[in-house]
Amino acid sequence: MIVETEAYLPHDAASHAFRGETQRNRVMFRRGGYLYVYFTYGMHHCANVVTGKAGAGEAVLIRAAEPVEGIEIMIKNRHTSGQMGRSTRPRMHSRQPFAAPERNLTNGPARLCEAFGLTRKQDGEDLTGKNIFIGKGKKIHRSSLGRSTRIGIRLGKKKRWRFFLKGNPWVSRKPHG
DNA sequence: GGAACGATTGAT
DNA sequence: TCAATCGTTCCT
Repeated sequence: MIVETEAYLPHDAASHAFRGETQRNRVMFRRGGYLYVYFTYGMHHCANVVTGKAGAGEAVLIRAAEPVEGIEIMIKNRHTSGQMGRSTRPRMHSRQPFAAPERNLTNGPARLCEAFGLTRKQDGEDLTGKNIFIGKGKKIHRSSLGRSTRIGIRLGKKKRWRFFLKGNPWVSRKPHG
């Protein structure tokens, strides 16, 4: 269940599409309904849903999700692909209580991709098909929808285009602005 | 060809 | 707060 997203709109300086179409971001310029996955920091992937009309260059970053099914697979994916560090594993000699193991599975855009096994191989996947898709959600009350500035960007800091489910434990971090 | 950087994460 | 790590972009 998706619990946190960020919008990247046309003419948005923070967007990969801002400087026009390139080989990396070409999927962003298709019509809405495709998956855009990019590779960053030399080790992470992030997944987006393309949302605009053809040529617009618009997408929504999926920043976090609450695991509903397939948790064992997610744990396996997180442990077998590269970046999984010691800190997320239970530590024998730690006196600190550690979070439930599924808590760090999908509470961030790169962790989510690792858990779901999304890489550049899935870039351009048709989300209206049967392989990868987003199911119908449940209705939420307006009051449980949070909004803030986006995270980790240099430009476009003032745009409050991050949306999340208030109080959900898988939201990647506290709202900033 | 080469430098600079990044929609992050995990360790210190 | 800082390093990891490499594809992409942009400049020469």
